[in-house]
Amino acid sequence: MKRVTQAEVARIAGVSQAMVSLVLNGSSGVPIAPETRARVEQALRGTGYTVDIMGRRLRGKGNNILGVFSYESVFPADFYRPILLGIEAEAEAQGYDLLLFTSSGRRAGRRQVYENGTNRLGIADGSILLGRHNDPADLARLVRERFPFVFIGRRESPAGPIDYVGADYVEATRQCYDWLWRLGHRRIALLGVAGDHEPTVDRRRGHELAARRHRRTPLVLHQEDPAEVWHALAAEQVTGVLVETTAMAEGLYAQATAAGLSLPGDLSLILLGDNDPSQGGGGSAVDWSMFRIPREEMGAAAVRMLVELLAGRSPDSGRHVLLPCALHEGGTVAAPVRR
Amino acid sequence: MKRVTQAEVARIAGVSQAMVSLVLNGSSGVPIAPETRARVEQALRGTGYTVDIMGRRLRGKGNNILGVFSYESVFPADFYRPILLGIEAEAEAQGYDLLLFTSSGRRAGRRQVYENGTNRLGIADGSILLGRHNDPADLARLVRERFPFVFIGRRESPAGPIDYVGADYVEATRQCYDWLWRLGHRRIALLGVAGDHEPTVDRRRGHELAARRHRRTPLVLHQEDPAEVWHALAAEQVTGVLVETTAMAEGLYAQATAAGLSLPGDLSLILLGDNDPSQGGGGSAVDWSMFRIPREEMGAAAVRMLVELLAGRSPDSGRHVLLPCALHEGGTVAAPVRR
DNA sequence: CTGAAAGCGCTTACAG
DNA sequence: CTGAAAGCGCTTACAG
Repeated sequence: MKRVTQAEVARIAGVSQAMVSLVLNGSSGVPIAPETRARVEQALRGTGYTVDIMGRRLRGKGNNILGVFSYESVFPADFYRPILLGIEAEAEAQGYDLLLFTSSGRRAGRRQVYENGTNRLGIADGSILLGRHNDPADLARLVRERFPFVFIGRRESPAGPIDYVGADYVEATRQCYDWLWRLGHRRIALLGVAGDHEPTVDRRRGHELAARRHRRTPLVLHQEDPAEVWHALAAEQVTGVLVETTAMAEGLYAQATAAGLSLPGDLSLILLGDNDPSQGGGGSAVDWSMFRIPREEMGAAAVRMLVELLAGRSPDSGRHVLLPCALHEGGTVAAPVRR
Repeated sequence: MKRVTQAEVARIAGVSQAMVSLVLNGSSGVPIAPETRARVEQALRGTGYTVDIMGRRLRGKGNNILGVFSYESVFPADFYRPILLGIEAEAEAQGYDLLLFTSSGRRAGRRQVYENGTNRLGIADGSILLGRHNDPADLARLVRERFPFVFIGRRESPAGPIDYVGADYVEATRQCYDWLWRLGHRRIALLGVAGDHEPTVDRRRGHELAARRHRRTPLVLHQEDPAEVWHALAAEQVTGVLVETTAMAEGLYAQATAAGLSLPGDLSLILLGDNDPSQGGGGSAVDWSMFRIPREEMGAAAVRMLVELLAGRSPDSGRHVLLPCALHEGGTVAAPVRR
């Protein structure tokens, strides 16, 4: 399974190895005798030569490969599929191949960019990173090494600015609050997960901004137990609730049904993003009122940003793009009941 | 964008570049003075050095990259997703990265392996190919060049044997015929597409083998128009039909409904494989009796075959694996009506 | 125990 | 128009 090298081709064509490289890379402005070119091309075809990207890249040239690294497996979840679709389409349009880093060293069951101190992403010209669970140390190191990459989803790192393409959760959440407000809701709560992951923080921030604008104190619930949530909402006389995850929405729905109440008759509910992997595969039976995350566009935009980065067309680093989320009417929102 | 090199580290530590490499790769059996090692390690930490994978890989052979080439876009269709899932999982298990050839030169809207006469797949150690529409010339050339690859789906080439992992359509179709036979059907037909694509040929062959074993003349229909098909089945007094594509099955179903007849009351129907991209996304409303194509296992098996091929553990080429398809009971099969 | 050197495959000035 | 040479960052025998 010996690899054919330029030297081998050169020997066959009766020219120097450098000549083969010249023929391959053509447009260096150097004129080549047609007769020589023909001989080389024939040898090229005859041997089935292909460049060794390692050699080429070592020399300092790109290989038109974009890496795709994710902290989780990308194929199973419906969550990632639209993103990959966007990435693939745009990569094809831009003439890049895609290298999926599937082997990258796992530590404690999670993938790592760095394996024994080496950055595996270096094979590609640059990389797109995604995955909700990332490793801050990994990111910090990538930033320090100035490796060109773009994150899908807003990400901050103390090590420096990170280029990313995200969805504007702040604005989308704000719009959802306003939506409820317009319908007459005055007791609105956010039901979200704990922690300080960016997507969570953004939803909290959107909720807070909207609440303050309407001169309300933001009401945020973190309870995991649907029954507890239910009681808390009742205690606060909440009529409209913004819910971060599909699982939470479903728990609430079940509680309502058990209590003999209905959505949106007794409670309006807006899901903050079609953020659950089970969605799209025909998961939930409920037609949630919600906003949609523009996954495909995010993938495509990330590729474009990365390509620009590689071309050196973007002077400063720290480029951020936040794409808007479209509201989906759904069937879990209505005017509040008069009590 | 300046990268720290071993030479740089060596300069700082006051040793030779080779010494740095030795410290990094430790276990070469070469003893190193503790004091020297300490100095190097300090310089290593101080600079934040990481190995350049290009240099390292260039020294050895192979880059632990498996290519994945498909003649169509792979992400959108549900048809490919399980295959990719299997490929990804197995590649991860085997410690390989995946290179998706998305940029590969299009000709007449279809992807090509060869671009200006060079095999783009050569970047990877070996490749997995998939896609229903392939280019025979591409394949022949790959075989001639002895490029290591494995096809997903049975493929034959006049240029020589092709390694593949497929599904055993012959056997599965045979079992479907026998299934109908056991229920009492004696007039059984195959409704398939024209052409000599391997999957089609295999279904025809399975049907023929089963028919001959039961001493029946195989009855094969190719009509595209559902109405025509319907008439042909009636004319031949067919009570059980094996159908190659979901579209055909749906056409037939519509015809039956229009004629006031029902499946499986008046006609038993078995779909030969969940072969339609729309399946799985909640496409068809009918619960077809059919066999299932083991896509995920095919992907994983292909990776294993390719890795073995690369390791030189498989002496002869022309390895074939045909995985069994599981029958799905469904609701479109019953004993024939007595006339 | 450590350094100097070769060479992996490639691109690109630099001489002819 | 073409060849010889340098050098990208690394590992690994080979001398000291």
